[in-house]
Amino acid sequence: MRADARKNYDQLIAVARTVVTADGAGASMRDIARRAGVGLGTMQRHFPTREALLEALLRTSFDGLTTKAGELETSDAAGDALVWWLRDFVAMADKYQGVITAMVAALEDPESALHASCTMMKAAGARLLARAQVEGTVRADIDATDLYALGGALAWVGDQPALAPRVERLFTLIVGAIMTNPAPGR
Amino acid sequence: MRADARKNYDQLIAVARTVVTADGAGASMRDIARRAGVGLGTMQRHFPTREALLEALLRTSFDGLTTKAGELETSDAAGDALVWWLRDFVAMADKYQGVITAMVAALEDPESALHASCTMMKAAGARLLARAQVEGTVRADIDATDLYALGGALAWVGDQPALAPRVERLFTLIVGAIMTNPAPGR
DNA sequence: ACCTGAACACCGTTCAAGT
DNA sequence: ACCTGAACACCGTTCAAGT
Repeated sequence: MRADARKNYDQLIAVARTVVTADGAGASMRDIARRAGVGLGTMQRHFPTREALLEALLRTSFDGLTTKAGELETSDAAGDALVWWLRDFVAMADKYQGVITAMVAALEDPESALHASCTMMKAAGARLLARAQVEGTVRADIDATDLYALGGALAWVGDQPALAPRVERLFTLIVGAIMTNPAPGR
Repeated sequence: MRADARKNYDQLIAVARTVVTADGAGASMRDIARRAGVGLGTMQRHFPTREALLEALLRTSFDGLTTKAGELETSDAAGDALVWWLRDFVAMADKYQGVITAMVAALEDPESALHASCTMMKAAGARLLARAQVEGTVRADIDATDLYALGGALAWVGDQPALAPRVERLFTLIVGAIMTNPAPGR
């Protein structure tokens, strides 16, 4: 990438992080370009779709969660590993309001810039889930899609200002529902 | 209301029901006016906000749920009553994609045209919840906001095409988590 | 190679003009 | 009373013109 292109890219990401934090995943692309002091076409070329921008904003988090899943897979307590990872997943999705809905839609759309990352997240969750089910700490009648749906539902709760304070409580409640032998007060 | 105004109103509602069913709560107001063969100003006066239109579309369902809550309050099995009502609440919110998010936001915004209905829904849920807790079939450490959040989370799942088939399963799972003595296979 | 910004087809809201 | 539609300030996308 040419030096000026690199500068524009970095500036767009920095501004987008601020604007998307404030306005959510539906933030105005035009506004981001304007605030970044960049032409509309430049924005469009660096990030052809809204999903491409969100992917860039979340890439570090995606990579972190993938790495973490790999580490947790070698840990002993499979049930705890799943719970820890799921909590991080929800926290990641709650970084930007409305991003969880885009992530779920991307699962079904191979053309989406978020598709690869979201499929990886689902696969990582599936591996941790399977291990916990073999261990016997998590119910056998749950699959990776159910897990994604539950994580997504909790992230949605976190997106609503009126409900966000309840996320941690409801996380505990729902985790308790998928464990066969929930530790009291987990 | 004058006869021509009434005709326009009814036509707008009929068209809106079709368009919002297809496009969700974010459907184009302009498009609805156009398809209804009505001027933009007419649309605006009958439904000054998007919430006003959604409220009109859902009024029958709101009234039905309020009535149902009243009836269920006099039934014997308080736990079952709560579960049945919550299932209907989720089904209602899933009639139009995205409406649950508008409903939750309206709880916090007294100016919203949805505020009164949503507050009534919450109050109805709160009464059924309290009865079930007195009966002892539902955990005591849950309040009406938690119930609304759980119902909303399930409605959000129902809004996502990729996850909608799981709503019934996850409803059962989550209901199990709030019951102190869940009947097997409820 | 990369950038800019005008042009286009949308959107919701407001309001002057009509019947 | 009620309706219409032009005007306005937005939006995302496309693309011709510049450096």
